[in-house]
Amino acid sequence: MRERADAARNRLRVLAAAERLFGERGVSGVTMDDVAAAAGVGKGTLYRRFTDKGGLAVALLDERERELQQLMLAGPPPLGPGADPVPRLVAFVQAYLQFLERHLDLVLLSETAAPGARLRTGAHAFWRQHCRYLLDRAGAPDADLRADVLLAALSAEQVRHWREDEERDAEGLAGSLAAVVSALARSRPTGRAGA
Amino acid sequence: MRERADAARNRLRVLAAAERLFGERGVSGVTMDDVAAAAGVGKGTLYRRFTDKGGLAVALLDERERELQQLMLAGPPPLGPGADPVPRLVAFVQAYLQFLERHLDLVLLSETAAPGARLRTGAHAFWRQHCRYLLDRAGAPDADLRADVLLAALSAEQVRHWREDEERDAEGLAGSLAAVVSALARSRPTGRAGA
DNA sequence: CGCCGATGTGGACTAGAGTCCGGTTATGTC
DNA sequence: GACATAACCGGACTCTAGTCCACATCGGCG
Repeated sequence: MRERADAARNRLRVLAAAERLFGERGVSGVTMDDVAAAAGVGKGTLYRRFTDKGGLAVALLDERERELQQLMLAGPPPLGPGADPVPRLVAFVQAYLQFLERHLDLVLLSETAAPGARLRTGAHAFWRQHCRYLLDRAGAPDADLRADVLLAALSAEQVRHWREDEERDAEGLAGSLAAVVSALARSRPTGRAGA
Repeated sequence: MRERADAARNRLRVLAAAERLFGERGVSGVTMDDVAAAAGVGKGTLYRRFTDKGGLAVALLDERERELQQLMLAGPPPLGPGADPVPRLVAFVQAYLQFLERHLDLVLLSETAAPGARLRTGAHAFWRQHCRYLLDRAGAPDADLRADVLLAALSAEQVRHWREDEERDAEGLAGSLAAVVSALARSRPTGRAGA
């Protein structure tokens, strides 16, 4: 027995209530009590399933993330297999930016609810693994560290800053980050950099 | 009248108490009430001076940051003026990593207390300005965005992850990030990236 | 079909961040 | 040196995240 029938029912009710409330009032205008009340369950039930508010966000994002992950693993190039590493990375960056565009509030919540949360989600491990692999295949040194650098630039908070505080347009941002990807993927300097 | 004498006295008492308590029990083991009580002031006084817990961290960090900033502006090369842009950037990265090494808890607090806090401190604006200037002088395209990318990689949370979760040694990290700096500073690809 | 242990449930409770406001004290003026 | 006023002070208060545990419910088993 993995999950009791009533537990499954409540889990779905919580998810549905959370999605509705977040949509209605925005992520920050909803308390955990609100979610519990709207779902018709107690707070204990809520916290039993979802570690904290961030965990709720992670659960809501889960399905959407899977779609993107599936495209990365088995979809058409350049996002999916078949393309060269750098174009695939660029495609990933663009796809991930679009993903953020649609779910920024939720991702922000999932990444900032607890300190260090961003680096601990399963989804993050997936993106990192993918970037590592492609950077390595592109011949970049320190592929794993550079994957982290790339993903740090794609953190919800950073992207929110670029898009909202600095009002950069989505395409310019994607283009600039594509150039960053190319720079990070290059295997070694061809000469002296700088002046 | 800029600051009443009693207010100044209390500000110093709060700072001294906070520094002592943070040192004794660690940043997360100290509540704002603790600080207020130890300083012999009420909570209202505390919050009047320092917006929130993060603001307290910012104030404590302030003096140390100024030292580093001074070295960057007027100290000996390669950190100070005189060296070429890329070596100066590399020196900044190393110096900033050492700064984090000593004050990680406080910086972490200052960056995570409020969402978006990291990008809003005065110190951050300074680092960003410096990196922008040097990247631009190195001929990098999108110098301002790339400065943000570099600083995102140097966020307290990311560096903490590398040093503590992944147990990377400080020198290896500095070396790898120096290579990243060089890659970001390069003006343009020398050929096709990838295959 | 009724018992029993495992699992789930709800809501009172704790804790800590941040707000508010009536009272207090410093500082400039005469 | 007394007054007016603006700044400051303190601690009670609110709000929300997250914990805890006595009780209810499920579902396998005899």
